[in-house]
Amino acid sequence: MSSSTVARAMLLLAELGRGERTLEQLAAVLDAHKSTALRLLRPMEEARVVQRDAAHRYRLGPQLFALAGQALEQRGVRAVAAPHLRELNAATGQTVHLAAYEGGEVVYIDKYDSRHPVRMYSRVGLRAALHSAAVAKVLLADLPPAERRRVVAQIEFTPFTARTLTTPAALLAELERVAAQGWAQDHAEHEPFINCVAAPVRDATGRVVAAASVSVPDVLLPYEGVLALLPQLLATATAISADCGHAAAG
Amino acid sequence: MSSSTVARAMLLLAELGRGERTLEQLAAVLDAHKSTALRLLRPMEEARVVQRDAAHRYRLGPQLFALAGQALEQRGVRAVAAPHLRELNAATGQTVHLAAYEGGEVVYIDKYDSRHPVRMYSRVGLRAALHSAAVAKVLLADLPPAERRRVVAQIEFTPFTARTLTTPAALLAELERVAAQGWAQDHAEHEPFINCVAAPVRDATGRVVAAASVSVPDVLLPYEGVLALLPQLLATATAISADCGHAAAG
DNA sequence: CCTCCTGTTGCGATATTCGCAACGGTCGTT
DNA sequence: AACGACCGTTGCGAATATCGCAACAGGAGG
Repeated sequence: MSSSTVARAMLLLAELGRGERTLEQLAAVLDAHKSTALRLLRPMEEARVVQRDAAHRYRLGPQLFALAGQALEQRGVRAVAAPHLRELNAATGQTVHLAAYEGGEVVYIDKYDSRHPVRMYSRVGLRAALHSAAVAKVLLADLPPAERRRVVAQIEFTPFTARTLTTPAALLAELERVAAQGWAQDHAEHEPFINCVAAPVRDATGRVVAAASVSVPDVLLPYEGVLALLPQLLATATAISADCGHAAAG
Repeated sequence: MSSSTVARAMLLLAELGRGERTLEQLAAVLDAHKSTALRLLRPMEEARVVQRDAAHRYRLGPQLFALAGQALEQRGVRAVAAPHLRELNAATGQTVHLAAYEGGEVVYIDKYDSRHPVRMYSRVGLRAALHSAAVAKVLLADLPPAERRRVVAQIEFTPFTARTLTTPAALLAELERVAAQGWAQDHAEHEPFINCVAAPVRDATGRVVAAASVSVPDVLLPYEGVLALLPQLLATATAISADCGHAAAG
């Protein structure tokens, strides 16, 4: 019993995320008449969530920037972490991510690109793979056991590479290890030639509220070199935690 | 004859932009029953455009990050300009903006914050004031005369400061000046103690596709000092234009 | 243990939406 | 310059999804 009209509108937004579209193309996506698509788009255009150029082609509008900005500001950790992550990015020159666990998924909420011209397929707002991403391991490792098992049970263990963990048991064991050692790695488990390390950010209650990570392609720095970045990463995560009110471990 | 359902959904998004809300609060915004708000929110939650925490409080969701990211990528200029703006930001240490004219309004499509801890009220996705922002002057100055007059005629000349231009005639004269000299300034016309300079970015056809600006609070650097940044700004804008395929002026 | 509060569901009345078909504007072609 | 094709836009009944209501469920707090 939910509004199918709004659902269709969301479909249109997703489609426009793939590029500019004409009214007819959008109508085709809905499998509906052009006039239907037009009537759905009009309020979104008025809200500046979508926009149309002179040639009547639709695209995503500037209100999305504003909403996304507000959404990010509502994620308190992000603002606190920003200067530290920027510094880590500057010091290592590598790609730095910040991710959070929200409603059963792990979402990237900030990203600082590598200085080197390497493409990494990640984007703020995308979900991380729960069984391979280092940030996901860090965040899952802190969940209460019951929820952890529940989440792990629902994962599809897509084998991205030869090293990807492919069973719930293997992942649960890995999470134990991560919880014990206080950091996680992704040793070419998601993409063949990319290694990551991640560390937890804790708030005043001690709960892990986010995970920071460094991701490095093999060609830039081999696996052992990435592990050598751990001290810097842990220092960064500790500093962020401190700014979040987390008392240093005692 | 447009969908009022979608319009209501947009209202909810705007409200959530102001902070987390409970279902009842959102229903109050619509002046509708709780169940109505619930049915509107459900598809948006499924699309991850909104999200709810354990306490059933709604907030903006991560899909907005993804959509905004895609929307920005669709703005070609932004990617091209990014490295140059980053460099200008590093060189001057001041706040750098990139704005574009889209459908009758001037929208910030990128921002690089000042190194100094000064708050500037601007955000990617927000509209610039057409009669005071330096970027707006640059962009309006390049419009065909007819559209320029039409847009100027619709401006509400809110007098933000004592120096704000308050008549269409004054703005049109200013735009002539801007077009002639190839750059624009905002000499405390929007906020009392902030000065800006802006320069046009042109594509291969010579049209102005964006405007880059530097904004500086008086306490950091007085007016004359901001004007002294002009050569760097113009060089940056020229470099971006070149990357956009604009042949250097001959 | 009970109560209160917030969110959730089922169900008719009704207002909104949908598809259709005709209109109008723009662009490219002959 | 006139024509034709194409795309977006509008008005109108039929149909359908939406709305408000009221009762239910499930925690949180006393």
